[in-house]
Amino acid sequence: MSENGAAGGGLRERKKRATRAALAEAAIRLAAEHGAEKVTVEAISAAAGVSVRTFFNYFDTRDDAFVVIDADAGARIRQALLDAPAGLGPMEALREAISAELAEAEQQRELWRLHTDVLNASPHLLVRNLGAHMADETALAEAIAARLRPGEPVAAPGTGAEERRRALELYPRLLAALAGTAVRVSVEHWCSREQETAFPDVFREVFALLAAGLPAPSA
Amino acid sequence: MSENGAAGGGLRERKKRATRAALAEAAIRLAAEHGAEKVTVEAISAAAGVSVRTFFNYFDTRDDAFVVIDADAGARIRQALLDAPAGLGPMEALREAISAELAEAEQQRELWRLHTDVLNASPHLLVRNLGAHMADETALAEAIAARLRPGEPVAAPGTGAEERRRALELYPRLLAALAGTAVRVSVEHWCSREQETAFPDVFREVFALLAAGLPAPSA
DNA sequence: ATGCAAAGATGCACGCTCTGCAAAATGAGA
DNA sequence: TCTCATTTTGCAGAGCGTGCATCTTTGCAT
Repeated sequence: MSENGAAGGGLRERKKRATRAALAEAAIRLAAEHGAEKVTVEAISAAAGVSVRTFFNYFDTRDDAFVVIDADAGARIRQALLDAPAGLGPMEALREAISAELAEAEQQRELWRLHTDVLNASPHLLVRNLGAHMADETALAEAIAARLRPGEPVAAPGTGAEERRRALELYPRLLAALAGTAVRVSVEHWCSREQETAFPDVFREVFALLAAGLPAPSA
Repeated sequence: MSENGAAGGGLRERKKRATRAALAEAAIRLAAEHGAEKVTVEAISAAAGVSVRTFFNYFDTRDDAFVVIDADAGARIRQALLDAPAGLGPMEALREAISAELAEAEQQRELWRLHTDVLNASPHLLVRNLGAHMADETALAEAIAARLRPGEPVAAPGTGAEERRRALELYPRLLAALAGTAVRVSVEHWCSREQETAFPDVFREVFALLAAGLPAPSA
């Protein structure tokens, strides 16, 4: 399985990702134009240039195509986090990983805006989107924990063993939640205005503001 | 529309309620036996002795048949609350209204147990059930507010006008929430055990315990 | 380059959900 | 009883989702 997500890989993987992206984009554009309920699987498939049957090879449900723009983004971030230089603290590594990912999204600004419109138009889809984010957050917390485990002590030396253990359990979830919040707020802010600021920069600012309230684990 | 729910009415209304109840009961029994996902609308309709088309006259969606046993219960409680003798305080009136309703449910004990099994087996349906309860609670809060408005001051005389206004706004929601919680806890308790205690009595006890923590509005 | 094996895409058939429409059945009331 | 309104029902049809067989593409070793 190799926890896919990176840009590389064989032609096969690249084509698969392209097809998935084409389907998701077609679904969102059509939904933004006609309303999600009015968009048939046939229309989406046609717009993406594949057969209806193929659509269901990528999505279990019609609605799934509306829920997330890029289902692999979370996996890519986790991978980047694990691949980051060992010298970087978990917070910095995470910030960079997400920044890089959002830089990709930068080029699809319009699509992101349409997506939020689609979600806001149907609470039904908004709920599913929220669920997807929560799942991503959980997976991210595990990745953070994995990165943290080998070296770098989490609590300052001299702390009680019990406190230290609890911090070790809690910190990944907390950091993942912080990151999730930062992304959400950034997306909202970035989508709502007709602004020139680059997406990753918006994120870095929000992240820094949030992180200022969260003490670093080792200090 | 007349806010239906009462037992009376013409033959027509009675038949409609019977059909609806038959469909809901059939749906739940079949779901408890074979799993909700495996139960077709055709099977439910056949078990209830009506056509498939008629099923969709009563429920917008197949899943709707699994969500609540009696969709009119909330309306009946609200009606009973409004019809209660004027001397009764809102809390007593509400307790009596719900007790009476649960006495009806007493005779369907087995069905209620099956229903909780069905809901617990599919989180999907559990969520919809929760939503239905929340909607009922909101409607109930409005009924409470309506009963409260004409006479009976809510806050003790001598209280500031501002505090009084806020209490008037808050109290109905609080009481409705309390009632909802009492019902939920009672159902859980009543369903989980093989006990002899009458359902309304369980409820009255739970209600009393919860209410002990909620000061009466006028005292 | 060539051929083989794995993986993906496609077409087809099928069952199920849900809707609109028109006809038949049934309760309400004069 | 006779009429009117409501309800039930069957039918046709669009759409969703799945299983299966087939065909094409990709990856890889020779």
